[in-house]
Amino acid sequence: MNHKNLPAKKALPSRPEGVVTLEQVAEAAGVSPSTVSRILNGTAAVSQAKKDAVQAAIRDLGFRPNPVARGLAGGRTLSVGVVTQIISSPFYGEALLGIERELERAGYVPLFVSGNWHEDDERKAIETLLSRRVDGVIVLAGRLSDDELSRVSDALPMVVVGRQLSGPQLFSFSFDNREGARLATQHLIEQGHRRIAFIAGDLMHDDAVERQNGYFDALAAAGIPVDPQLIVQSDYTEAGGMLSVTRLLERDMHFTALFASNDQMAIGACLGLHRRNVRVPDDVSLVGFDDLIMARYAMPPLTTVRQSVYEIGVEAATAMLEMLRGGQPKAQLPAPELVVRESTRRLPR
Amino acid sequence: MNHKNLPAKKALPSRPEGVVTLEQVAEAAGVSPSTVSRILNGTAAVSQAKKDAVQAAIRDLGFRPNPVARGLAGGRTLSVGVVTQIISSPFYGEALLGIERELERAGYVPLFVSGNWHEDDERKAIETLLSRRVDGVIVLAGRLSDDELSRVSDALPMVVVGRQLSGPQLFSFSFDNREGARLATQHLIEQGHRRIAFIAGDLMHDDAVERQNGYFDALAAAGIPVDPQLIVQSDYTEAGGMLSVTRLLERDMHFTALFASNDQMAIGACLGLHRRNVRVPDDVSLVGFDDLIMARYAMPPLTTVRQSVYEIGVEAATAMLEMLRGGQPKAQLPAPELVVRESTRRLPR
DNA sequence: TCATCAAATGAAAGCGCTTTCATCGCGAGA
DNA sequence: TCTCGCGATGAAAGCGCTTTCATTTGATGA
Repeated sequence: MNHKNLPAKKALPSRPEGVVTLEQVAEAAGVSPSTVSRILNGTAAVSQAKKDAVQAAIRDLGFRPNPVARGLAGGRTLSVGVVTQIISSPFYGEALLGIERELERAGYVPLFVSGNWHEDDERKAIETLLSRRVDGVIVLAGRLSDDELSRVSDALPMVVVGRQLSGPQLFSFSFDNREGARLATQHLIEQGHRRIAFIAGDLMHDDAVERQNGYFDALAAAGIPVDPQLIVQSDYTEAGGMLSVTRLLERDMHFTALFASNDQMAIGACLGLHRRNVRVPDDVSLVGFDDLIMARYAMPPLTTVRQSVYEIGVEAATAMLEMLRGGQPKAQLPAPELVVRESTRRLPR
Repeated sequence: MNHKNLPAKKALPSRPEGVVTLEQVAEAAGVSPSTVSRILNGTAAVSQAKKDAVQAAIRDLGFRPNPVARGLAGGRTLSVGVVTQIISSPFYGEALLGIERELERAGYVPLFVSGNWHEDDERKAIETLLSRRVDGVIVLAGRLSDDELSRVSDALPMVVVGRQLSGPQLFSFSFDNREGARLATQHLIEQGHRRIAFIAGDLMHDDAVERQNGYFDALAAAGIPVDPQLIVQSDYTEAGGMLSVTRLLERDMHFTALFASNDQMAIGACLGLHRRNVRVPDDVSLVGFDDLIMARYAMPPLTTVRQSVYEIGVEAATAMLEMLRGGQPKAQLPAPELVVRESTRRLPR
């Protein structure tokens, strides 16, 4: 059956031979397709005898339901969309791993799309997911307005990490960024530091704002006035952290400690300091945030705030599965915890 | 358009209202669904007049074809499966980003699944992809036997990165790991080092073997005998690198340089050395491999072999798209290149 | 013993799209 | 002028599954 005017490539058969269909199972088990479907989905009572027969047939034939057909017929694709900023970042990577592992246990598959820190891309990403008919969407932070996200959740169950939102099909939870940042800053204060510089993240994002607030909280509690000259805003990347140090140093402001609001910026800052012959922790104590793997292997190993990003991924997936099941999700995130390593030290007097 | 009396949670309609179908487009344009489909896919000649009418209707109605239905009917899902070891690794992360970006340009979506460095998981991952009816599979290294991969490629176009395989629907390409490793080792030799330790990766994988071969090549070229006591095998992780250093040091073998066959192990090794009060590069010169972002921000910044992992991802995706298009893929990877930073120095005599 | 009803089951109608297959014109060659 | 052949088009049959809807079958109570 070759069409002479088709290019040399033959179309793949939609169902590669050897793949078993539900209908074949039904026939083998001597029941109707409907019954097989019911057993598969547990959507109705079926006599034990048929149940056994069908199970046996499924096993014998090695039947695996076709998710595509299921998606078309049932409106469920057993897939959930995940919107990240960049899939390659060590931070998101861990979260995605958690999501993937958890979803897999329930037979769901994640569809990862990157927003590239760009509102339009993010919107397009969600569009893609919708058109792919995912059963739900998990959004990791992101730039879209709360309103816009709410609107999407009219059509789909949705879990948003890192914001406070709610709605009938919308669940969100956040790590306690503020407390974490407070802890980090407090630690520096306890080590005798008073002039503590701060590298903020992109204040478009809630979590960045919260981390900054935590920094303010700790200063306030210790009666240390905020000095805007000690604060610089950046973008959560290593390069940004490095640049921030330069800017800080150029201001000619004296500081003995530096709190970078994520590990990647802290690492970048560390290199920046090194370039200027400022030693960590001898000249400047440095604290990060997130406790990524890289923090443990940084030189010197980085004092940071532990938030299990992997865990966050797992929680997000769990919540999504619960919503999909029609239940009421809840998330229990571990409290922030300071991990003291070797990038900070007591200020000698 | 608010339904005040909807129950709190109603099952999602398989086609959320407001979503336009091809049939509606056909009606609006006054043609048959077949014609619309033909225009969409360019599978047959259609008069310009109808073409215009349909295009207009598509635009007006905001029609977006449903990939699920397409998948069922046409056997194409516009998705390609990607098998990695762990999605969270900084190495794979970059590759995935490249793949994602490139596929997106062609309207394809990647489905990432992790093999967890485990043959069974990897097999299951591929199974999942097959059952999801992806149009093709990209395998990044992996543990499955060549044979097994070949067999999968009977059913699907396949791109394998990091092996030498071929077949009618199978394309593979590799970075020149051997040359890269040779370059790295040669650099150390040129700096006057003779006792060069080596941390190998898991020799189950071709690329790890090739890197080891490159190490041998350079030694041989310089007439330096291989000392098995200077070689330790590990697993490409930071923790593994750190452990390797311990093992090396316990052997009480003297060495002035260390070549870790990937950056992550190099970083781990660096910390391990630091713990034993061995300074890099003063006491030991250290070279990594891959040039991940982390290498640039390591302390000291790591001399390493540049291979653009992102680029590899792009190439893999490009090759896949080409196969999907029925063409003959080819991959042009940049040659390995040594990036000298600050973790190596000339051996003082 | 007979009507009643719930449980179990099958038939059949889609889901939204692709792809034969058949039809319809229409210009070209006889 | 008539037939042949081809390009353009629509009708209709799936793709593999889910889900009404209707039917059958026992069991139950009067």
